[in-house]
Amino acid sequence: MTLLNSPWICRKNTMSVVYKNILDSIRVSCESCGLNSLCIPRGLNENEIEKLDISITHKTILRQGDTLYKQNSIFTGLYAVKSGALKIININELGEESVVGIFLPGEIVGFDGFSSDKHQCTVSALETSHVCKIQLDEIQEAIPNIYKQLLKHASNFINDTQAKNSLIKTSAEKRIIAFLLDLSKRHNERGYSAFDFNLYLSRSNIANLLHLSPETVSRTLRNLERTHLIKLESKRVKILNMTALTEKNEV
Amino acid sequence: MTLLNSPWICRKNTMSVVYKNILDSIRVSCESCGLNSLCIPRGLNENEIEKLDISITHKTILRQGDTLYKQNSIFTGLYAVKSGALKIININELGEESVVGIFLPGEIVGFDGFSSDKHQCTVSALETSHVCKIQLDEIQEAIPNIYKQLLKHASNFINDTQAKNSLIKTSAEKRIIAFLLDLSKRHNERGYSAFDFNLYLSRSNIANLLHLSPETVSRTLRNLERTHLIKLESKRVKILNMTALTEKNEV
DNA sequence: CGTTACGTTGATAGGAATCAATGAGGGTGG
DNA sequence: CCACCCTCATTGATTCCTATCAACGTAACG
Repeated sequence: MTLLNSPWICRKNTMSVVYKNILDSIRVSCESCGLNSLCIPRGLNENEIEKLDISITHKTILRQGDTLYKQNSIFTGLYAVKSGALKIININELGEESVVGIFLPGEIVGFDGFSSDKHQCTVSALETSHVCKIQLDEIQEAIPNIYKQLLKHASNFINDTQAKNSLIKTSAEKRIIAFLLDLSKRHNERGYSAFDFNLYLSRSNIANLLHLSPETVSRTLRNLERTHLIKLESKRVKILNMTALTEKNEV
Repeated sequence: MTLLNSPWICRKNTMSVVYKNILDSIRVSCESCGLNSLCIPRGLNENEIEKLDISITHKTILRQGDTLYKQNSIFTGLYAVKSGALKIININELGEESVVGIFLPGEIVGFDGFSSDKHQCTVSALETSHVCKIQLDEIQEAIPNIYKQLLKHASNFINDTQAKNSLIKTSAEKRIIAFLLDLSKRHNERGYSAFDFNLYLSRSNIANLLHLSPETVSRTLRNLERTHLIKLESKRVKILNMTALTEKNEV
């Protein structure tokens, strides 16, 4: 309730700049990486982590709008997101764009190209992002365990996708609340605020992701703001009443 | 694949010893398995396949309604479907059942338990089904490559799921046509007829899977029958005009 | 032969898409 | 620095599709 009256100073677009500076200043080995528990190394021993470090190409920086890989391009390896945010889209035969999801730090990008050696989706940066390329060929020799780790990530991804799937049958409001809570949770897991974060996507993109119209997304977000559950300022959202939001999501 | 249409009499509940004996007589090694190209061995060499064979527990028969594993049960390994059909469902906090999908021969079941060591879904047989259990602990030593293979399966599964996801935004008719064409394609890939197959699921289950109401499913299927695109006979469907069906799906 | 679960069909209501118009923000060039 | 354009967001009015409600038919089964 105190949140309601607290002054909300919005510093736009500062996040990515901060990241960039931080990233430049610290050496980003896997061993010292802050995302250690979320990224691949989870489950590997010290020796393996050291080997992994060698097989990863660091310092790949993407600016907003930059493409990590394009649909139908040849699969060359997976990527671990170190900072920023990326979106994954799929373009069908009719040229229609479909937003599949968002990737945040600690998540693995590229599974869409693994089975057929050709990427099924396009991934691009929603803000300045830092990704680590995983050279699978090199790693496989050094760490046989790596595929088990990756399979865990894939498995986890499958579970998440299916959980989100079952949300689609609910109302527009529930889908939007679920989207907000999902972002909130994922931010929180990565050490950022669960109550104040970036939506990254435009209203149209959110609509696309949730299978709604942009107008409905706009109206629903506004309604949530009117009932003091959230506060909006462009793409930035502040959660004012997490309890009520969670309840609405569950009932 | 006679197993699919075998006239075995179904007796509910537990697996009978009789069936185990029958299976002993038709013991199928991975090497000689007709699903060879669809199942795990794809990409493994002869020596590896032999080793794989040892690490797989055969003889698991499920009859209609039997459960392969339950939600929240401990993950013990993956399963490869040898014959039959299974459905995977998820039950949420409110006890609502959500149909996640269908598994057909050659597909791998169990990824939902891999990341957290606890199954996130319940899998049960839609008809008499034969599954091979994959003992991961044993295999890992013999075949380091196995996780790469499994990751390919998982990756493939992710692609399929996302493709299906993007269908959800379309009309009821398109969703149902997509469902029919998906089953048709998968049947065809497994050597069965692309034009005459079993829906396996009840109208309610189809509705649930496609996020529709049972009434809408019924009506839409009837409309497709009225326009002579398909022919229905209980759960069995015949595709009369594949071209028109495919066109309707694409436009 | 009744019971039960499932499937079909019709009537109605409601929620989201669509259509339409305006408003806000961001970049560009004069 | 401001006018202009362009994209995105918002808001309202209307339409349309699907869910829901309701009733009846049908098949399986004890």
